Amino acid sequence: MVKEMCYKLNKSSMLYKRIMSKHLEKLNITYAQLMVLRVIDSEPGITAKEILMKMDTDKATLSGIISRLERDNYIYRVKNKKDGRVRNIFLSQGSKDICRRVNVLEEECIHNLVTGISEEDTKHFLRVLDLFIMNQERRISEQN
Amino acid sequence: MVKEMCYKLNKSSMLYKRIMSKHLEKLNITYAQLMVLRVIDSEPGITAKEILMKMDTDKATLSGIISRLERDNYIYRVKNKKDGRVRNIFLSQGSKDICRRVNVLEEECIHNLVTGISEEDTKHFLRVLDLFIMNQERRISEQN
DNA sequence: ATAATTAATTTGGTAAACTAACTATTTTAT
DNA sequence: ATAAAATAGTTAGTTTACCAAATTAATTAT
Repeated sequence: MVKEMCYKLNKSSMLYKRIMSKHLEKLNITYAQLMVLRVIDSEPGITAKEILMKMDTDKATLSGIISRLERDNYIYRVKNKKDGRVRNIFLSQGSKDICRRVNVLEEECIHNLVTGISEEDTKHFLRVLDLFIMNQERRISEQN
Repeated sequence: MVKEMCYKLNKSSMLYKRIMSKHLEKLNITYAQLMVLRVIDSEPGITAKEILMKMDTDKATLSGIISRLERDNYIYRVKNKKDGRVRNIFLSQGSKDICRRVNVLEEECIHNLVTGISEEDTKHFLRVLDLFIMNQERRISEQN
Protein backbone atom coordinates (compact mmCIF):
# COMPACT_ATOMS: atom_id res chain seq x y z
CA MET A 1 0.00 0.00 0.00
CA VAL A 2 2.70 2.48 0.98
CA LYS A 3 4.81 1.16 -1.85
CA GLU A 4 1.97 1.80 -4.22
CA MET A 5 1.70 5.32 -2.83
CA CYS A 6 5.36 6.02 -3.48
CA TYR A 7 5.20 4.58 -6.92
CA LYS A 8 2.23 6.72 -7.83
CA LEU A 9 3.76 9.85 -6.34
CA ASN A 10 6.71 9.34 -8.64
CA LYS A 11 4.52 8.75 -11.61
CA SER A 12 2.44 11.85 -10.98
CA SER A 13 5.51 13.97 -10.50
CA MET A 14 6.94 12.72 -13.77
CA LEU A 15 3.72 13.43 -15.61
CA TYR A 16 3.55 16.94 -14.22
CA LYS A 17 7.04 17.74 -15.39
CA ARG A 18 6.16 16.36 -18.78
CA ILE A 19 3.04 18.49 -19.05
CA MET A 20 4.74 21.67 -17.92
CA SER A 21 7.79 21.10 -20.11
CA LYS A 22 5.57 20.82 -23.14
CA HIS A 23 4.12 24.23 -22.36
CA LEU A 24 7.40 25.80 -21.44
CA GLU A 25 9.17 24.87 -24.62
CA LYS A 26 7.28 27.71 -26.30
CA LEU A 27 9.16 30.03 -23.98
CA ASN A 28 12.47 28.25 -24.55
CA ILE A 29 12.92 27.51 -20.92
CA THR A 30 12.91 24.35 -18.81
CA TYR A 31 10.89 23.52 -15.75
CA ALA A 32 13.87 23.66 -13.42
CA GLN A 33 14.99 26.96 -14.90
CA LEU A 34 11.53 28.39 -14.35
CA MET A 35 11.56 27.43 -10.69
CA VAL A 36 14.83 29.27 -10.23
CA LEU A 37 13.72 32.31 -12.22
CA ARG A 38 10.70 32.60 -9.96
CA VAL A 39 12.75 32.63 -6.84
CA ILE A 40 15.01 35.32 -8.27
CA ASP A 41 11.95 37.29 -9.36
CA SER A 42 10.62 37.21 -5.84
CA GLU A 43 13.90 38.38 -4.35
CA PRO A 44 16.17 40.31 -6.71
CA GLY A 45 19.82 40.18 -5.74
CA ILE A 46 19.43 36.81 -4.05
CA THR A 47 22.51 34.57 -3.87
CA ALA A 48 22.90 30.97 -5.01
CA LYS A 49 23.18 29.85 -1.43
CA GLU A 50 19.87 31.47 -0.56
CA ILE A 51 18.13 29.97 -3.58
CA LEU A 52 19.50 26.62 -2.50
CA MET A 53 17.92 26.89 0.91
CA LYS A 54 14.57 27.82 -0.57
CA MET A 55 14.55 25.10 -3.17
CA ASP A 56 15.90 21.97 -1.57
CA THR A 57 18.02 20.79 -4.44
CA ASP A 58 21.79 20.43 -4.50
CA LYS A 59 24.57 22.92 -5.01
CA ALA A 60 26.04 21.47 -8.15
CA THR A 61 22.69 21.10 -9.89
CA LEU A 62 21.73 24.64 -9.05
CA SER A 63 25.06 25.97 -10.20
CA GLY A 64 24.47 24.36 -13.58
CA ILE A 65 20.96 25.75 -13.91
CA ILE A 66 22.14 29.22 -12.95
CA SER A 67 24.99 29.25 -15.38
CA ARG A 68 22.75 28.16 -18.24
CA LEU A 69 20.28 30.90 -17.29
CA GLU A 70 23.14 33.36 -17.41
CA ARG A 71 24.47 31.96 -20.67
CA ASP A 72 21.04 32.49 -22.25
CA ASN A 73 20.74 36.00 -20.79
CA TYR A 74 17.79 35.36 -18.53
CA ILE A 75 19.75 36.58 -15.53
CA TYR A 76 22.99 38.36 -14.70
CA ARG A 77 25.30 38.16 -11.72
CA VAL A 78 27.15 40.83 -9.81
CA LYS A 79 30.09 40.12 -7.57
CA ASN A 80 29.32 41.13 -4.00
CA LYS A 81 31.52 43.94 -2.68
CA LYS A 82 31.52 42.88 0.94
CA ASP A 83 32.10 39.18 0.37
CA GLY A 84 34.07 38.22 -2.70
CA ARG A 85 32.78 34.65 -2.67
CA VAL A 86 29.22 35.77 -3.19
CA ARG A 87 27.48 36.76 -6.43
CA ASN A 88 24.14 38.55 -6.38
CA ILE A 89 21.68 37.45 -9.03
CA PHE A 90 19.16 39.59 -10.92
CA LEU A 91 16.61 38.98 -13.65
CA SER A 92 17.47 40.64 -16.93
CA GLN A 93 14.96 42.77 -18.82
CA GLY A 94 12.75 40.25 -20.59
CA SER A 95 12.70 37.65 -17.84
CA LYS A 96 10.29 39.53 -15.64
CA ASP A 97 7.78 39.36 -18.42
CA ILE A 98 8.40 35.63 -18.83
CA CYS A 99 7.53 35.05 -15.19
CA ARG A 100 4.21 36.86 -15.66
CA ARG A 101 3.36 34.88 -18.76
CA VAL A 102 4.26 31.60 -17.15
CA ASN A 103 1.90 32.22 -14.27
CA VAL A 104 -1.01 32.51 -16.66
CA LEU A 105 0.17 29.52 -18.63
CA GLU A 106 0.49 27.39 -15.54
CA GLU A 107 -2.94 28.22 -14.22
CA GLU A 108 -4.40 27.22 -17.52
CA CYS A 109 -2.29 24.09 -17.65
CA ILE A 110 -3.17 23.02 -14.15
CA HIS A 111 -6.81 23.93 -13.95
CA ASN A 112 -8.35 20.84 -15.47
CA LEU A 113 -6.16 18.47 -13.48
CA VAL A 114 -8.62 18.59 -10.58
CA THR A 115 -11.69 17.57 -12.51
CA GLY A 116 -13.68 15.23 -10.31
CA ILE A 117 -11.73 16.14 -7.18
CA SER A 118 -13.57 18.23 -4.61
CA GLU A 119 -12.13 21.06 -2.58
CA GLU A 120 -12.59 18.82 0.44
CA ASP A 121 -10.62 16.00 -1.17
CA THR A 122 -7.81 18.32 -2.12
CA LYS A 123 -7.52 19.60 1.42
CA HIS A 124 -7.42 16.14 2.86
CA PHE A 125 -4.93 15.07 0.23
CA LEU A 126 -2.63 17.96 1.04
CA ARG A 127 -2.80 17.23 4.74
CA VAL A 128 -1.69 13.65 4.21
CA LEU A 129 0.96 14.68 1.72
CA ASP A 130 2.38 17.20 4.18
CA LEU A 131 2.62 14.51 6.82
CA PHE A 132 4.27 12.17 4.39
CA ILE A 133 6.82 14.78 3.36
CA MET A 134 7.54 15.52 7.00
CA ASN A 135 8.24 11.84 7.59
CA GLN A 136 10.49 11.72 4.58
CA GLU A 137 12.44 14.74 5.73
CA ARG A 138 12.83 13.27 9.17
CA ARG A 139 14.11 10.07 7.62
CA ILE A 140 16.66 11.91 5.56
CA SER A 141 17.94 13.96 8.45
CA GLU A 142 18.26 10.80 10.56
CA GLN A 143 20.17 9.14 7.77
CA ASN A 144 22.90 11.77 7.85
CA MET B 1 -4.06 25.12 -4.18
CA VAL B 2 -3.56 22.83 -7.18
CA LYS B 3 -0.21 24.46 -7.78
CA GLU B 4 0.75 23.70 -4.22
CA MET B 5 -0.33 20.11 -4.74
CA CYS B 6 1.88 19.74 -7.81
CA TYR B 7 4.79 21.35 -6.12
CA LYS B 8 4.52 19.02 -3.16
CA LEU B 9 4.08 15.94 -5.31
CA ASN B 10 7.34 16.81 -6.99
CA LYS B 11 9.05 17.37 -3.71
CA SER B 12 7.88 14.11 -2.24
CA SER B 13 8.90 12.19 -5.31
CA MET B 14 12.35 13.73 -5.17
CA LEU B 15 12.72 12.91 -1.50
CA TYR B 16 11.68 9.32 -2.08
CA LYS B 17 14.26 8.83 -4.77
CA ARG B 18 16.85 10.34 -2.49
CA ILE B 19 15.95 8.00 0.36
CA MET B 20 15.89 4.90 -1.79
CA SER B 21 19.10 5.78 -3.60
CA LYS B 22 20.88 6.05 -0.29
CA HIS B 23 19.81 2.52 0.56
CA LEU B 24 20.44 1.11 -2.85
CA GLU B 25 24.01 2.28 -3.04
CA LYS B 26 24.89 -0.59 -0.72
CA LEU B 27 23.73 -2.90 -3.48
CA ASN B 28 25.55 -0.91 -6.17
CA ILE B 29 22.42 -0.27 -8.09
CA THR B 30 20.34 2.81 -8.85
CA TYR B 31 16.65 3.41 -8.37
CA ALA B 32 15.85 3.38 -12.07
CA GLN B 33 17.86 0.22 -12.55
CA LEU B 34 15.96 -1.45 -9.74
CA MET B 35 12.61 -0.62 -11.30
CA VAL B 36 13.70 -2.25 -14.53
CA LEU B 37 15.20 -5.29 -12.77
CA ARG B 38 11.87 -5.83 -11.02
CA VAL B 39 9.92 -5.84 -14.22
CA ILE B 40 12.32 -8.34 -15.73
CA ASP B 41 12.12 -10.43 -12.58
CA SER B 42 8.35 -10.55 -12.85
CA GLU B 43 8.47 -11.57 -16.49
CA PRO B 44 11.67 -13.28 -17.61
CA GLY B 45 12.31 -13.00 -21.30
CA ILE B 46 10.44 -9.73 -21.58
CA THR B 47 11.44 -7.35 -24.37
CA ALA B 48 12.49 -3.71 -24.13
CA LYS B 49 9.30 -2.71 -25.90
CA GLU B 50 7.20 -4.49 -23.31
CA ILE B 51 9.12 -2.97 -20.41
CA LEU B 52 8.57 0.41 -22.00
CA MET B 53 4.82 -0.04 -22.04
CA LYS B 54 4.77 -1.15 -18.44
CA MET B 55 6.97 1.65 -17.20
CA ASP B 56 5.88 4.70 -19.11
CA THR B 57 9.29 6.22 -19.65
CA ASP B 58 11.00 6.87 -22.94
CA LYS B 59 12.80 4.40 -25.08
CA ALA B 60 16.15 6.10 -25.23
CA THR B 61 16.25 6.36 -21.45
CA LEU B 62 15.29 2.73 -21.05
CA SER B 63 17.82 1.64 -23.63
CA GLY B 64 20.56 3.33 -21.61
CA ILE B 65 19.45 1.73 -18.36
CA ILE B 66 19.27 -1.70 -19.93
CA SER B 67 22.68 -1.44 -21.49
CA ARG B 68 24.26 -0.40 -18.18
CA LEU B 69 22.51 -3.29 -16.47
CA GLU B 70 23.97 -5.58 -19.09
CA ARG B 71 27.41 -4.01 -18.83
CA ASP B 72 27.38 -4.68 -15.09
CA ASN B 73 26.14 -8.24 -15.58
CA TYR B 74 22.81 -7.86 -13.86
CA ILE B 75 21.00 -9.06 -16.95
CA TYR B 76 21.71 -10.69 -20.29
CA ARG B 77 19.96 -10.48 -23.62
CA VAL B 78 19.17 -13.16 -26.16
CA LYS B 79 18.37 -12.39 -29.75
CA ASN B 80 14.88 -13.58 -30.60
CA LYS B 81 14.78 -16.34 -33.23
CA LYS B 82 11.49 -15.40 -34.80
CA ASP B 83 12.05 -11.66 -34.92
CA GLY B 84 15.64 -10.57 -35.26
CA ARG B 85 14.86 -7.05 -34.07
CA VAL B 86 13.77 -8.30 -30.70
CA ARG B 87 16.02 -9.22 -27.78
CA ASN B 88 14.66 -11.18 -24.85
CA ILE B 89 15.95 -10.08 -21.48
CA PHE B 90 16.72 -12.28 -18.49
CA LEU B 91 18.08 -11.71 -15.00
CA SER B 92 21.50 -13.22 -14.44
CA GLN B 93 22.27 -15.42 -11.46
CA GLY B 94 22.82 -12.97 -8.64
CA SER B 95 20.17 -10.48 -9.67
CA LYS B 96 17.27 -12.58 -8.50
CA ASP B 97 18.75 -12.47 -5.06
CA ILE B 98 19.15 -8.71 -5.28
CA CYS B 99 15.45 -8.31 -6.04
CA ARG B 100 14.60 -10.33 -2.94
CA ARG B 101 16.93 -8.30 -0.75
CA VAL B 102 15.64 -5.03 -2.11
CA ASN B 103 12.08 -5.95 -1.23
CA VAL B 104 13.05 -6.37 2.39
CA LEU B 105 15.11 -3.22 2.32
CA GLU B 106 12.32 -1.21 0.79
CA GLU B 107 9.73 -2.40 3.28
CA GLU B 108 12.01 -1.33 6.07
CA CYS B 109 12.78 1.94 4.39
CA ILE B 110 9.17 2.75 3.71
CA HIS B 111 7.50 1.57 6.83
CA ASN B 112 8.07 4.59 9.01
CA LEU B 113 7.05 6.99 6.27
CA VAL B 114 3.41 6.49 7.21
CA THR B 115 3.75 7.36 10.87
CA GLY B 116 0.68 9.37 11.82
CA ILE B 117 -1.20 8.43 8.66
CA SER B 118 -4.12 6.05 9.12
CA GLU B 119 -5.12 3.25 6.80
CA GLU B 120 -8.23 5.27 6.02
CA ASP B 121 -6.16 8.33 5.11
CA THR B 122 -3.94 6.30 2.84
CA LYS B 123 -6.92 4.86 1.00
CA HIS B 124 -8.44 8.26 0.49
CA PHE B 125 -5.10 9.66 -0.57
CA LEU B 126 -4.65 6.94 -3.15
CA ARG B 127 -8.11 7.47 -4.53
CA VAL B 128 -7.46 11.15 -5.10
CA LEU B 129 -4.02 10.48 -6.49
CA ASP B 130 -5.44 7.98 -8.96
CA LEU B 131 -7.94 10.54 -10.15
CA PHE B 132 -5.23 13.14 -10.46
CA ILE B 133 -3.01 10.83 -12.48
CA MET B 134 -5.93 9.97 -14.73
CA ASN B 135 -6.47 13.67 -15.39
CA GLN B 136 -2.80 14.13 -16.12
CA GLU B 137 -2.79 11.26 -18.55
CA ARG B 138 -5.85 12.57 -20.30
CA ARG B 139 -4.16 15.94 -20.59
CA ILE B 140 -1.09 14.41 -22.13
CA SER B 141 -3.00 12.35 -24.64
CA GLU B 142 -5.01 15.44 -25.63
CA GLN B 143 -1.80 17.38 -26.05
CA ASN B 144 -0.55 15.02 -28.76
C1' DA C 1 11.74 -9.51 -56.21
C1' DT C 2 12.53 -4.91 -55.15
C1' DA C 3 10.80 -0.78 -52.85
C1' DA C 4 8.45 1.35 -49.24
C1' DT C 5 6.77 0.99 -44.61
C1' DT C 6 6.75 -0.36 -39.98
C1' DA C 7 8.92 -2.02 -35.69
C1' DA C 8 12.62 -2.54 -32.14
C1' DT C 9 16.38 -0.60 -30.58
C1' DT C 10 20.53 2.49 -30.47
C1' DT C 11 22.99 6.85 -30.83
C1' DG C 12 23.80 11.77 -30.19
C1' DG C 13 22.81 15.93 -27.93
C1' DT C 14 21.08 18.84 -23.96
C1' DA C 15 19.52 19.38 -19.28
C1' DA C 16 19.27 17.87 -14.75
C1' DA C 17 20.26 15.30 -10.07
C1' DC C 18 23.80 13.89 -7.33
C1' DT C 19 28.68 12.96 -5.29
C1' DA C 20 33.17 14.24 -4.60
C1' DA C 21 36.86 17.13 -5.21
C1' DC C 22 38.53 21.77 -5.92
C1' DT C 23 39.14 27.21 -5.89
C1' DA C 24 38.80 31.32 -3.72
C1' DT C 25 37.55 34.01 0.03
C1' DT C 26 36.38 34.87 4.74
C1' DT C 27 36.22 33.64 9.69
C1' DT C 28 38.03 31.67 13.74
C1' DA C 29 41.23 30.05 16.72
C1' DT C 30 45.78 29.89 18.52
C1' DA D 1 49.58 37.44 12.76
C1' DT D 2 49.36 33.13 10.95
C1' DA D 3 47.32 28.56 10.49
C1' DA D 4 43.14 26.08 10.40
C1' DA D 5 38.36 25.78 9.50
C1' DA D 6 34.31 27.20 7.31
C1' DT D 7 31.67 29.12 3.36
C1' DA D 8 30.27 30.25 -1.61
C1' DG D 9 30.57 28.59 -5.70
C1' DT D 10 32.53 25.75 -9.70
C1' DT D 11 34.16 21.54 -12.05
C1' DA D 12 34.40 16.64 -13.26
C1' DG D 13 32.11 12.35 -13.60
C1' DT D 14 27.98 9.14 -13.52
C1' DT D 15 23.18 8.30 -14.26
C1' DT D 16 18.84 9.62 -15.96
C1' DA D 17 15.10 12.01 -18.84
C1' DC D 18 13.88 13.47 -23.20
C1' DC D 19 13.95 14.57 -28.28
C1' DA D 20 15.32 13.63 -32.91
C1' DA D 21 17.64 10.95 -36.07
C1' DA D 22 19.93 6.65 -37.41
C1' DT D 23 20.24 1.69 -37.68
C1' DT D 24 18.75 -2.91 -38.36
C1' DA D 25 15.38 -6.34 -39.29
C1' DA D 26 10.81 -7.71 -40.77
C1' DT D 27 6.63 -6.99 -43.33
C1' DT D 28 3.76 -5.25 -46.93
C1' DA D 29 2.79 -3.35 -51.43
C1' DT D 30 3.69 -3.05 -56.26
